[in-house]
Amino acid sequence: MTDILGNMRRTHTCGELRASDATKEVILMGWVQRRRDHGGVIFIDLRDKEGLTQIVFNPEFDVDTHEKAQVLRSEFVIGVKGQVMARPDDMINGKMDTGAVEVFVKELKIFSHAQTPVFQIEDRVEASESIRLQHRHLDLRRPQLQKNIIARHTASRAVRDYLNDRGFLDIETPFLTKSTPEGARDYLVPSRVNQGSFYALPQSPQLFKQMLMISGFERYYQIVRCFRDEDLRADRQPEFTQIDMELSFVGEEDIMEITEGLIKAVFQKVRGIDIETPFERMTYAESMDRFGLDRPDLRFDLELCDVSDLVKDTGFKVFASVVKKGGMVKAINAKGCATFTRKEIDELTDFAAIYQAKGLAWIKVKEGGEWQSPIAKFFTDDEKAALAQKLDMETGDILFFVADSPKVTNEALGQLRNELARRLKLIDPDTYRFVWITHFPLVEYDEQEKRYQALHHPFTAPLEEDLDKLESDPANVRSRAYDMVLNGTEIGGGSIRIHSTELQEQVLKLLGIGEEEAQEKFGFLLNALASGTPPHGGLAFGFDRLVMLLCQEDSIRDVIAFPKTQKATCLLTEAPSAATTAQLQELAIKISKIEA
RNA sequence: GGGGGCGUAGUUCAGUUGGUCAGAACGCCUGCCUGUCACGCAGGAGGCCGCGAGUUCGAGUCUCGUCGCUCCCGCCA
Repeated sequence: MTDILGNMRRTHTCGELRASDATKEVILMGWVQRRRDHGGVIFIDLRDKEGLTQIVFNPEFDVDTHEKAQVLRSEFVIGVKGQVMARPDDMINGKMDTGAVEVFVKELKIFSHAQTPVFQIEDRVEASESIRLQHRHLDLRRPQLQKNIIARHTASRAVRDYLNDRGFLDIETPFLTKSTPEGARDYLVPSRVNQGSFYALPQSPQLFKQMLMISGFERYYQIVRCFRDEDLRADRQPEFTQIDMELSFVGEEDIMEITEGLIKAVFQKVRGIDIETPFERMTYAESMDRFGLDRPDLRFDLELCDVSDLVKDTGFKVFASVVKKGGMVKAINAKGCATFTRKEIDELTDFAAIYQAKGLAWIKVKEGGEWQSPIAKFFTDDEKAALAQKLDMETGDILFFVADSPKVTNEALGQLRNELARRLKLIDPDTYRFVWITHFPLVEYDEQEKRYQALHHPFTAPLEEDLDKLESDPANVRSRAYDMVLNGTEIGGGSIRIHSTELQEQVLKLLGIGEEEAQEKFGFLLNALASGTPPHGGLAFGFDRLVMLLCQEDSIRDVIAFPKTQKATCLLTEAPSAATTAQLQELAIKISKIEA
């Protein structure tokens, strides 16, 4: 049997040779990064996933090999045997890890020729997303993406090591399963042997992991693919990966402690960064009040201030009427930013409008505390003094106000807070600020459907001291749900679950899910609950998002080997694609064109 | 479902009020070159200006439609 490798086997990677390796005979294998042909001597940068090494073809060293190297071009795959040479001091390349050496080649094997790549395999070459995804195999050769995919593996391994060491069991749950109640749109899979019936791909293994607790496994985890048929974003793919966990006989603090340790281990292993634990805790109510969002970025201040009380009777009707209708007026003081131009203020107004804010009122504080503002004339001196005190208004400040429903005011001003921080460069990209957000509302009233909806999911336990409000005042029942937030991004969330059948039935009733519907959709869980259920709870991390933050990338596509486009297609495989008539017949499915 | 950005050479882009506007850089090919490392020098090839209509004497440029990539709102933990 002949074999192109022959007896050639790699002795070193392209990233590891140093001056101390000089005179060694080595065998390297990899891709031709770049060829510099000087006529007499040819330099090649050889690349593998570990790095680059300069190899030299010199006719004085080996005339036949030099001749053979003439044909080498970008992305050819070769193996070379040669001698490591220390470079003279004036030829050391300080920009390369291996820059102190080079390998003089005496034997060359060309494993593969390669077409000229459509884009160069370098981090600094920015090809369009479309080109990158069509040629993902080339894109993935770029050092940055290799680093990301390796970091993803390192993170995954750190998670498994940590959880395995703590008695967690990795248990697989079905992909072909049943539609989960509430939540996102399902991906459906038609059944051939049960024509007309469909499986749903799991949005999360929620029900199964609770079943596993009921079965007595006590500690479960899975790094598991989940599916949601919703529109995509930079941080949302239709299939994505969760670190899914569930524990029995625990409360919130136990889960927080163990997952803080998990995140600490991941940051240690992937980035060598020591994260301080325990993390800060903040209630949902406090987060909304101070930051307007349930995922506050704590790397900077710029806190929101509720001035509804001070302006409820003011002559500025926009403010007064909003407060009278149950809305709120909040403000941000951008200290020292009275230098903002009209154009900048207009841009910020447009920014707030994205989040439904109908306007963005502003006040610049001039020398002597004088207000420059389109709304200054509506306020009495007393009102001005009260606002100035409450908002700590000093010369050189600019204040931004949003007046609307609590939902819009908080969202718009909370987002504006983040935008101001970006513009003012208040964010240190190397800082990691974690916070737990706790006591989320159990339910939220859905104006469109005229009913309460679970904020987290229907199996989340209400806070014990709020149980009496379950019927009388459901909107103010707090839950035992918690989110882990990192730098303004939710990276994980979970809750203590309901483990009593009675309470579960009560909550389902509140959500308007009738007994029949409940039985049909997840009767199996309700039955199981009645069979002896331990107190339990859990949490799921968005693994892609976590790795994205670890890699300091802006899109999860850059930490997923084969991501989908915004239209949920795969440019590499051209999925999804039409099914054959025969396939459709087997499934008893007819395609009807849906009119727009 | 809605709003914004982009689409011109293999790649990234420039292209003014519609009239030398078919351009640059990198890449590629050929030749020269024994110390480069984003090598250098000389020469060369390479274009359905996403696609389709329309306006016009004339469209890369204006209008409409359509397709694709992307950011965001809605939606979605």
